[in-house]
Amino acid sequence: MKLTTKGRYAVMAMADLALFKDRGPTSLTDISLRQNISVAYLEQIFIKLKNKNLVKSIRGAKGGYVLEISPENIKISNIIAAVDEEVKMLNCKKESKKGCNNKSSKCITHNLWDQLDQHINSFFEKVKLQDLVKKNQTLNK
Amino acid sequence: MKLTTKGRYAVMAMADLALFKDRGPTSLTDISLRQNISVAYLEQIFIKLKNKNLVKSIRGAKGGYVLEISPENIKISNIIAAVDEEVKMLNCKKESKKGCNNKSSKCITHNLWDQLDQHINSFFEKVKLQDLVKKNQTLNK
DNA sequence: TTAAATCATACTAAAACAGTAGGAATTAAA
DNA sequence: TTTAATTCCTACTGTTTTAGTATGATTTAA
Repeated sequence: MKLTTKGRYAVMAMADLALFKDRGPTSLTDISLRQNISVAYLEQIFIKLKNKNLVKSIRGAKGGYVLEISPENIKISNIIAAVDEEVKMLNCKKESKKGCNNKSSKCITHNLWDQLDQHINSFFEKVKLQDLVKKNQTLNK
Repeated sequence: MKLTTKGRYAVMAMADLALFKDRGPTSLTDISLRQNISVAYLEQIFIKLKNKNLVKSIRGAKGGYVLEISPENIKISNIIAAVDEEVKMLNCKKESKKGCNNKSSKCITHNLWDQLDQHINSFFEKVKLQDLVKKNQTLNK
């Protein structure tokens, strides 16, 4: 599976954006200070988030980023997918003719990894950005 | 999360062992041929499986490995845990005083990763080695 | 005695990870 | 109009992890 700091930071940053969305555009500097992530690294992440239309950028001084979609409509899976390639355990080649391991049939554990993929993905599908923000309302205000 | 070829191969190898358990000790050479994994790599994996008492070794010619526990009592989580360190998404430091990110409180996404950990682990807890073998009874016999 | 097996440890090429670095373009405010 | 704050863009890089190999020793059935 692919779930690295980039995915984690992306979710943190999006949550930060959601928390402070009423104050206008949030700069990466602000997020950097609050979430302890370097601005340069955040830049990389936000380019991807922007490409997937999760955020909108406002350039120049007093600029920053704002959410394109409201927090209750952003799934965590959307965020992860935007920065990491995919959430996928299965390694078996998807060749049309041959099965896993260059054998004729699926490998013994093929279904297992397949189900795990679904299991993890369904978790990320269910949780919305809004869910993270609600839980932290008492903090960070 | 940590789930690499070692974890996957370990599950495959254990499933192989379960499938052929009635034929006496299974050598790594046999597993290697059937599952397409090098013997040298399997050796590394089986040392760990043995240390966790999931398998028992029989040395010398006609030797090999046998399951220490019956397949219906071996959880996939046991196998993964034996070869990979842990199934864990959370990166936040477990320091007693400070929270995540050297901030005073838990990071916004702390609970999310915590829940994901539980979600994945519970999946691996529920599936037994026997479940994999049953599904493949018609193949590989 | 030999061949088949596990046991043990060290080594390594390649890829992924987690960022840095440097500069260009844009824009609000002084 | 200048400056500072910001996004945008692309290349680079040290470190760690991954996914094994390599080598040799030990054990044991035939």
